[in-house]
Amino acid sequence: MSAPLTLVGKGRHFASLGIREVTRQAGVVPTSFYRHFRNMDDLGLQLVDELGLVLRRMMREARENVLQADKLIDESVGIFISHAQANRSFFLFMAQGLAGESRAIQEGIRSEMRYFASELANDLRRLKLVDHLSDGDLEMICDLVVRSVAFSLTDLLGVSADDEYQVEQIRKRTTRFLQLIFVGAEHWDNRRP
Amino acid sequence: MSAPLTLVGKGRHFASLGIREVTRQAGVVPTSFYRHFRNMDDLGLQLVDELGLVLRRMMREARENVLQADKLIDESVGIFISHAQANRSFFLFMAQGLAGESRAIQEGIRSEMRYFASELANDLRRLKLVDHLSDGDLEMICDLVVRSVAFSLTDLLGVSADDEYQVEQIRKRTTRFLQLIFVGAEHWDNRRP
DNA sequence: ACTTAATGTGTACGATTGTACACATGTTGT
DNA sequence: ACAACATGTGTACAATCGTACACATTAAGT
Repeated sequence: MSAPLTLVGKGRHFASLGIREVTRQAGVVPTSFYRHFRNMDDLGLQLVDELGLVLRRMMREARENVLQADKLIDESVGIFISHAQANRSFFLFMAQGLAGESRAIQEGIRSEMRYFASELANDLRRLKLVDHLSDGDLEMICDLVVRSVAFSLTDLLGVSADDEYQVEQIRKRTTRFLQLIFVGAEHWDNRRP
Repeated sequence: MSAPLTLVGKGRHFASLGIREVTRQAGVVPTSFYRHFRNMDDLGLQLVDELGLVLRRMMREARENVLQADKLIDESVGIFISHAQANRSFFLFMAQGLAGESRAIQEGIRSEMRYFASELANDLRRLKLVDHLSDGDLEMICDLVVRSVAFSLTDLLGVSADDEYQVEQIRKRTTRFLQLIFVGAEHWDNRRP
């Protein structure tokens, strides 16, 4: 399963990978592929499942490290960036899959993102940071947060991991996005019809 | 050039298309491909250029139709959705290209988005809606707006164009995203260090 | 220890791929 | 009308593709 990720990490698009290519990278004969996966879509779906684990690990680390609320955004963005770099190929796969050609993979990734957003909503509730928001509004806001971060992901994956200047720019920009969203959230409810 | 778009519209990913496939769709013999494009990447780049035209048409229509500032968001989202549906394949190509395998295409699409964001910033300035914001902050905010809309695009392209209920949900959600961002923008500058 | 299941190998085949080359057809400018 | 050019065609070939099948090896359960 790491073979397709390696190839994706080298710049290939998952949709353009073939069975032979993957098995070659895995150092295995093509027909062995069918011992584990029915086809490339099936492989992709299993990768989505593993992606879920990666995201959960990231969430856990964020929860452990974010102690004071005032550093919440900075810390979270930092953790996100370091995980994105440590699992570069996984996140590349995720970014590709969002507009990929398999509807099932697309839906799988989208579902992981929804889960992530709902967990974020729980955490914010728990930290008593959003008492003035309805559940629906909070969910909407967390969705926007997750989307913004996911989009920053594509920025991040576009630059070399050791180009510290660019990474820092992306970190700052993402942080400002989230600050802006939370400023909006603070002043939100008086705006509802 | 419409052949690859047709294929993308049928659910294929641009990165997985081959020369023969494209020429077959175009009703032309494979070797004719080389009369127009050096390779698939070249084709993709030319599509990005045409995508620019589509986006500019959309901007123009938005500028003509948005008369009162209070309807700005609703109108713009509406225009965006109708254009996205009228040029479904083009926008699918755009969504795919953002995480595609050609760095050049990626950068091309990103550049179109930056241009779009900067035009939006100009318009907001012209409408005197953002006098309290610095240029840098305004640019950041417009960037976030464009990204959010672009992400909604992937939602929109995932549902059938005549599933009116789903489309309406996406329209409402996108509108709320933008409202939230603008609420944040209104209360922004006191937050700067 | 012996059976059973899981996984990898080797060979094979027809379909499809990218691309080279020579040739045909249509279009444009003079 | 005729040359120059743009575009499409036909043929060809080696490389690669997905996948079927029979067989070998390793791991697990009894």
